[in-house]
Amino acid sequence: MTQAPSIPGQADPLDVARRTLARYIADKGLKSTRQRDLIAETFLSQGEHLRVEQLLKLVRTLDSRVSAATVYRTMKLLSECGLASQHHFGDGQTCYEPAVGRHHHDHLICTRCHAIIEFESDRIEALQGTIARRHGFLVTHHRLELYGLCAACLASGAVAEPEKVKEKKPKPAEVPARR
Amino acid sequence: MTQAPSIPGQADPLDVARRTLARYIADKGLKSTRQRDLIAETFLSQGEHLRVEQLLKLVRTLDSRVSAATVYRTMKLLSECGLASQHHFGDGQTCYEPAVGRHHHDHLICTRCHAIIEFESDRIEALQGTIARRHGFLVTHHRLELYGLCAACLASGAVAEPEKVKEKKPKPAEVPARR
DNA sequence: GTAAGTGCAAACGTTTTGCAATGAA
DNA sequence: TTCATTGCAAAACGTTTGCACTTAC
Repeated sequence: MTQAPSIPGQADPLDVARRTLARYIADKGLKSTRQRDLIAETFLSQGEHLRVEQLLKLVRTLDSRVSAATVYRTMKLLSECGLASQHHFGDGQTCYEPAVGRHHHDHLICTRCHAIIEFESDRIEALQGTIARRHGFLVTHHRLELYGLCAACLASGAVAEPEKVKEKKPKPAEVPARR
Repeated sequence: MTQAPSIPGQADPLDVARRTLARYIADKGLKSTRQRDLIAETFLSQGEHLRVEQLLKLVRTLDSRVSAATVYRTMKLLSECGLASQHHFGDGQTCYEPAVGRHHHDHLICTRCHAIIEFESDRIEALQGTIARRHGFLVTHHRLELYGLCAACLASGAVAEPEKVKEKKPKPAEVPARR
């Protein structure tokens, strides 16, 4: 699947993340707990876009007693300390992705199989900067999402009919992108 | 507020919209009702990004018995016939904007006062096409949103602290209030 | 008269919250 | 011992739906 493009010449992102979290917890007078660690570890090592529901399922394979509330609370925490970034891809569910040791990137989202493909474009970012400047606007973050049909779905002759999103999708193999 | 950039050399967008709706209703064997007309008229003449809740409030100043369900149903209808486009700006609420006689455009969104500024960029659109092509992806629609602080909020010395979005904010310039 | 549309309330799916019990420091 | 954290269940949120009633055609 989509591999996190780690920034070269830096320490292992997972390790950086662990340390960042530990420091954040210490600084804020919070506590390190079994559930917190379990959720953070599961999320970070997954290295992918994950819906809360999926994350909860994963975590529960390791500890079936973890509650949804704790996952929500922990993901909020990870967002606050910059280890996770939150997305809403229009299916009404919150989706998180690890944010450490990663370049900023945007997304291509297949409305049929829900595949998420990442891309980066310095040129688009530059144009965004120009536009913001023109409006006297200070951009803190942005979101660029291209919706449509991925190569796999196009190949399998899919009509542009989007599915109702509920995660029972037979995901077609991802197509390697030309760069 | 943001003025709809109507396409020059065409009929009054509001009129076009009315006719489009009438035709759609006739074609589909639907019915023209008092509520439908009221909601459509209110929405279209408002000419702006409107949350369902705001729209409902507006409509209810004219007829207090209109239900939220009807507003939702009607906005779905307007979306289907291309008169409204739906947005989710990350505050968990659906927001519609009139789509007739308008160029495609993207948004700058102030995280402090929730002002929405529209912009167009052919160059960004072109780059998006290039990227999609590179991934063998067929784009049906896209979304580009730049979040941050608008000129007014910057001028009033706002810190980059985004509010919790719930709209009890003391807005510097213009204020679309909710609740 | 017949279907489509309405309002209402109840149901929905996701997320948040209050609270008593638990556990890390 | 203290106070953050947990699990649970209930609430909250925006939205959708079932249904009996109403209305446009």
